Amino acid sequence: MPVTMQDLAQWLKISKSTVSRALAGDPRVSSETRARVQQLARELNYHPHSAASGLARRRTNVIGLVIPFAPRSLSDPFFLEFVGGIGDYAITKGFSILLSSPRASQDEPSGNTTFTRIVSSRRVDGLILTEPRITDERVDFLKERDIPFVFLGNPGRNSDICWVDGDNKAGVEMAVDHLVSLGHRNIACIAGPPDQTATFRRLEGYRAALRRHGIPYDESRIAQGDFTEPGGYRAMMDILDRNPGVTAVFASNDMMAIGAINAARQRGLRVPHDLSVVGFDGIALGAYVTPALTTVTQPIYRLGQAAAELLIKLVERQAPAERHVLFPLTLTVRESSARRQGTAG
Amino acid sequence: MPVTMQDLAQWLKISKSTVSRALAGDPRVSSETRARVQQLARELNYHPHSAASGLARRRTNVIGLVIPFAPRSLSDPFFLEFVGGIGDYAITKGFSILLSSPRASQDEPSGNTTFTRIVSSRRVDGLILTEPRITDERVDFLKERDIPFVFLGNPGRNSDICWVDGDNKAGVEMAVDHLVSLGHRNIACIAGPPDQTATFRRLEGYRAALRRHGIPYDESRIAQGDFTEPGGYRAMMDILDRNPGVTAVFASNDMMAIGAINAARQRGLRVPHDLSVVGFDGIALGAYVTPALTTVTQPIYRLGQAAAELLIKLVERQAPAERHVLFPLTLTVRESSARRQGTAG
DNA sequence: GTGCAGGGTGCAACCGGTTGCATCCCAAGT
DNA sequence: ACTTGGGATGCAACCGGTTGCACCCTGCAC
Repeated sequence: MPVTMQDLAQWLKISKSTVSRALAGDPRVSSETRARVQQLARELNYHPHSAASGLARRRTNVIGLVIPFAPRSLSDPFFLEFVGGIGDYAITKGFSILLSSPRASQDEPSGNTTFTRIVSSRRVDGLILTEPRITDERVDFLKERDIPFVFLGNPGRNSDICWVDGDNKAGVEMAVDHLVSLGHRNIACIAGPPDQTATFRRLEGYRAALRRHGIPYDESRIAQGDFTEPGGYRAMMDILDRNPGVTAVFASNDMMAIGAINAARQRGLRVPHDLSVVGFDGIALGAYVTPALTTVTQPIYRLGQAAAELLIKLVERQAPAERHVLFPLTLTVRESSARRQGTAG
Repeated sequence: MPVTMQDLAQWLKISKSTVSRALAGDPRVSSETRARVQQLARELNYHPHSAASGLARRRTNVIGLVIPFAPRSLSDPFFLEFVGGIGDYAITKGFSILLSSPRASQDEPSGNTTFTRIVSSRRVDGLILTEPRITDERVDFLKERDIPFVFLGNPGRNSDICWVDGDNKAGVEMAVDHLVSLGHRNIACIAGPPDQTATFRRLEGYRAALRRHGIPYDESRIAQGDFTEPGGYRAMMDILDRNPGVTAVFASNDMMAIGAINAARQRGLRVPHDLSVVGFDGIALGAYVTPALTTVTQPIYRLGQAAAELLIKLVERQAPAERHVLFPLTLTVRESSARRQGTAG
C-alpha cells in the first residue's frame, strides 16, 4: 500500500490538514513543521493520489489532446512534432496529456467517442483541438460545459475562442510569389478538405497572390485533397488530366506535396525540371525525401508549446496576454522547385 | 454544475447506493428500478465523475504510454501508427491513453519525469513501454509498485515480463537473404543504439544470415545509428569512409534507411544502382520516398492493438492467453534494392 | 402463529485528499 | 491581571462515487 497523508500525519502526530498545508507550502504552518513534513514525505516516498486531490480540488492537471487518428495523423509526422511541443511545455507545468480522437461529429453528441467521454467524465481540465471545421459542434459542446479549450488553427467564428496558428494566408502568398519569381504562371493548387477552416485561408492566400501578379484564377487548376499522401497523389493526377499545362503546384500540406511528386513522376514528369512543387508545414521529413521539398515552414513544435501555454493559462484562470497567437511563417527553398523551363534566368 | 448520483437519488427518492448499483447493472436491484434509474440518467445527461469513481474503485481506466519525445519520435511516424493501434483498441474497452516520455533514466529515480510522476500519483492502471533497454530500471520501478506493464519489444531478462514484438531476427534474415539473392556480398549494417535490446536481435539476424551464406562478418561494415534520419546519414557516411566497397546496406529502421540513402546520394552514389538499401519497420512513408524503400514490414498498428489488449487483460486481472506475442514479419520489396552491378541476372 | 429464506433497499463507512472555521497558545499592550 | 491579536494547528465537512452489512418486507413451510 502506498503511503498516504494520513500515514504522514500519524507518524508526526499532527493532523492531516497540517500535512496537507505543509506540503502545499502554506505559510500558515510553521517553517519548522513544514520542513519536518516535507522531509518525511521524501523519506517515505510519499506521492499524492491524483484521483483524491482531483476530486477535492476539482482539477485533474491533465489536458486533453484531440487529434485525428485516421485517416490523417497515422502517417503525418506533423502531429507528432506538435505533440512534442505540447508535451514538453506541459511537463514543466505539471500537466499530463490525454489523447483522444475527434469522432464526435458523425455520431450523436452523446456518442461513445473518446472526445465526449473524457470531457463528460471530467477527466481533463481543458482541451487542445486540431483541425477546426467551419461549423464545429465541439465548440458548443465545450462552452456548455465551461471547459477551456484552444484550437490549433483559427476556427473563424467568434473572436473569443482561443487559438494558435501560423499565418496561412501570408505563408501561401510567399509560396506562390516564389513560384512566380521562378517564371511560373500556370500554378495549380491542391486544397485541403472543404470543411476545414485552414483550407480557406490557404486558398485565399493562393488567390490573393495570383491577383497581385495579374494571373487569372482558374478552377481547372484547383483540386481537393485530404491532407494525406494518397489524397495528394489523386489530386495531382486530377489536375494533370484537366490542365496538362501546369508547370508548378502548391500543395496545402507536405504529405500531399509528396503525393503530388509521386503522381508527377508516375506521369513521366521530372520534379522540379518539368513541375515545381511547393508544400506547406515544414515537417522534418520534407528535407529527406527526393527531391527535398520546398515548403512553407511552420514552427510546429512552437505551435504546440504556445497552445499548451495558452490552455494552461486558461485552466488556471489567469488572463492570457493574447487569446490568439499567430506565428509568421517562412519559406524553405529546397530542391522541388526550380525555374520554369524555357524561361530566361 | 454537472448532475451527480446524489441528484438522481433525490429525484427518484431512493438512495445513492441503489443508484450506483442500478447503473452498474447489479442484479440485486429490481429490473424496474434499474430501468427507471438508467432512463433518468440518460435524460439528465448524467456521467460519472472519473476522479470519484477512480478513488473508490482504485481504477482509473487510463493506460500510460511511454514513448520517446526526443530525439526519435518527433520525426518517426512509427510511433504515431503504433499509438493509433493502441488507441483504437483501448477505446473499445473504455480506456484512455495518457502520454509520457521515458526520461526516468538519466535523472534520479525520484526525478520529476512524466513517467515516474504518472505512476507515483496513480494516474494510470498500467503502462505500455517502448524501446526496452538491456538493463531497464523501469522494470523494477514498476514491479515494486505492482503496476502492470507491457513492452513493445522483447526486453530479454525474465520471461514473466509481457511484451509484443515483431520477429526481429527472422525479419533481418529475410532482408539479408534478399540482398544476397541480388548478388550482394559486401553488405553493411546500420545498427541501433547500443543500449536497446532490439539492436541486438537485429544484429543477430544479420550475423546469422551472413553465416548461412558463408560471408565473413566484418566490423568495418557495421556502424551505429540512433534510429533517426541524421543518425542514419552519419552512420552511412562512416561506413562509406571505412569500407568504400559496400554495395548494399541494411538499416535497422526506416528513418535511418532514408538517412543512408541521402548520405549515399551525397557521395555521388545512385540508389539502388550503386548501393542497395533495405530498411526495417515498414512505415507508410517508406512507400513515398524516392526511391521507394525496400523494407522489412512490421504490423505496427497491430502491434499497438496487441499491446493494448495484453495490458488491459493484465489490468483486469484476467490471465492473458500468452505473455508474449511475436508477429511474423514480411519483406516488402520496392525500389531501393537492386541486383548488384556486374552480376549476371 | 412462528421461523426462515431471499429479494430489494438503505445506512454509513470509506477511498485520500482539501479547506472553512474554530480553537489553542503565548507574547504584547494597557 | 485581563484583554487583544496573531501565529500554529485541529476538527469536521466535503468532493462523488463504491460497497459491506443491516434491515425490511413478502411469501412460504412448518
